[in-house]
Amino acid sequence: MRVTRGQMAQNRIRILDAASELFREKGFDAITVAEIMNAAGLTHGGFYGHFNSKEDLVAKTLDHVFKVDSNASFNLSDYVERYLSPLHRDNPGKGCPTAGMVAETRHQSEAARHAMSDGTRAQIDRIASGINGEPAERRRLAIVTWAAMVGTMIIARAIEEQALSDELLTETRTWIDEAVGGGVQGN
Amino acid sequence: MRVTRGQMAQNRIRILDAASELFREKGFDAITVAEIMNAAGLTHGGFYGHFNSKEDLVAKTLDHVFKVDSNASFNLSDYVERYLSPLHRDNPGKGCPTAGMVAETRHQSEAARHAMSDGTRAQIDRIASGINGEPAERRRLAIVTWAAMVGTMIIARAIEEQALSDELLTETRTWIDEAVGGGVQGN
DNA sequence: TGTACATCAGTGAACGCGCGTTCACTGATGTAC
DNA sequence: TGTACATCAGTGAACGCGCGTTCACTGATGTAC
Repeated sequence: MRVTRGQMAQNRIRILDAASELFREKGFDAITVAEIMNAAGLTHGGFYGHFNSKEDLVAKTLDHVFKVDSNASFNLSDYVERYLSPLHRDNPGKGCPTAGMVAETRHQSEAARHAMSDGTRAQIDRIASGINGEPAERRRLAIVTWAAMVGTMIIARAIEEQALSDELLTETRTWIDEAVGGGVQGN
Repeated sequence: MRVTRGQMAQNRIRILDAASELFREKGFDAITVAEIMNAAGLTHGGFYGHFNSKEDLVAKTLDHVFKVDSNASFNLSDYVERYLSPLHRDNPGKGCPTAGMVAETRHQSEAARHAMSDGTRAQIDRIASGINGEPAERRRLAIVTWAAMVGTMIIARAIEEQALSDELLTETRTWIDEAVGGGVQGN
């Protein structure tokens, strides 16, 4: 059942997309190589024609997801509003790769942690570009904003009490609006 | 080899303490029941005399660690300084249970997520108690501060590039000093 | 363009290992008298 | 207080299952002429 070169390249991307969603949703450990391959419409045996190991896939998936992510156009206010929403909290598989995978990345390979470094740096730059002021101030506020967004989302997803979870989203969003609202560019 | 009732109660606590440290350090999935029992000075077979399952242990460990945690006296500035330090970043096993375990808690039992709710609420109240101002403002600032601390620590631990990791710690700390410094009580 | 053959992407059974969990057993503790 | 027996905390071998990974095979693709 050999397949066209173009088809093979496409299959590789389908594997990465499937892995990306499943890893965000359930975590690296809970998701099986076979589950990823099935989600990509293939069988598990073919996996090792594309990747050296599951560990390798994790690193490649992080590279892939941050690459895709960096193409989107960016408006800070809109982004924060969508980010700190119950919809995003309740759909981690289609949501922010950082919120879904950072914590687990600590236990992954150097290549995976390197990809996370790149993703983090790019995201801080992107947020800083949406803020006015002195460069150092913009960068600091971007770091705190990003850390608060990610921290809020991770905590909001982990706790059982919905009222508290909702409150975290709302309060962090309100704070960012105030802290950064005056300095937002482009709208 | 039956053991004194007091000894058994003490063994249970040793299991919880060992689990608490190992889970924070390596995560729930990567740590084995046998590893926990060995760390507590016991053999794996005895585990089920203390807990119903590994899942049960996870929930009980979260209860336990937040109970222990709530006893410490509290000064916000000192706490933030210790929290956002390389020492804390590099020693998750002895560090903040939230930073070490929140993200994985999302995939755990309802009991575990309930314990995380309680820990989160207590922590927000504790931080709010260290801030001056209107109650609603204090609470909002406490939420953002806590989210930023946890988010910063989780990201700082996950990324490979040390300079960026260090920068995240420093910038978040500087920001908290400024945002909350004027409102700190008790020193 | 057509043909013959080599290549190799994908398949699915099988392997080996590690982990959570069970269970028969041991011997010290706790209790009844 | 002392004795006899029942209890049961802890031990370690064993079980069963699932997962990452391997491998012989298949049949369509790609290439050489």
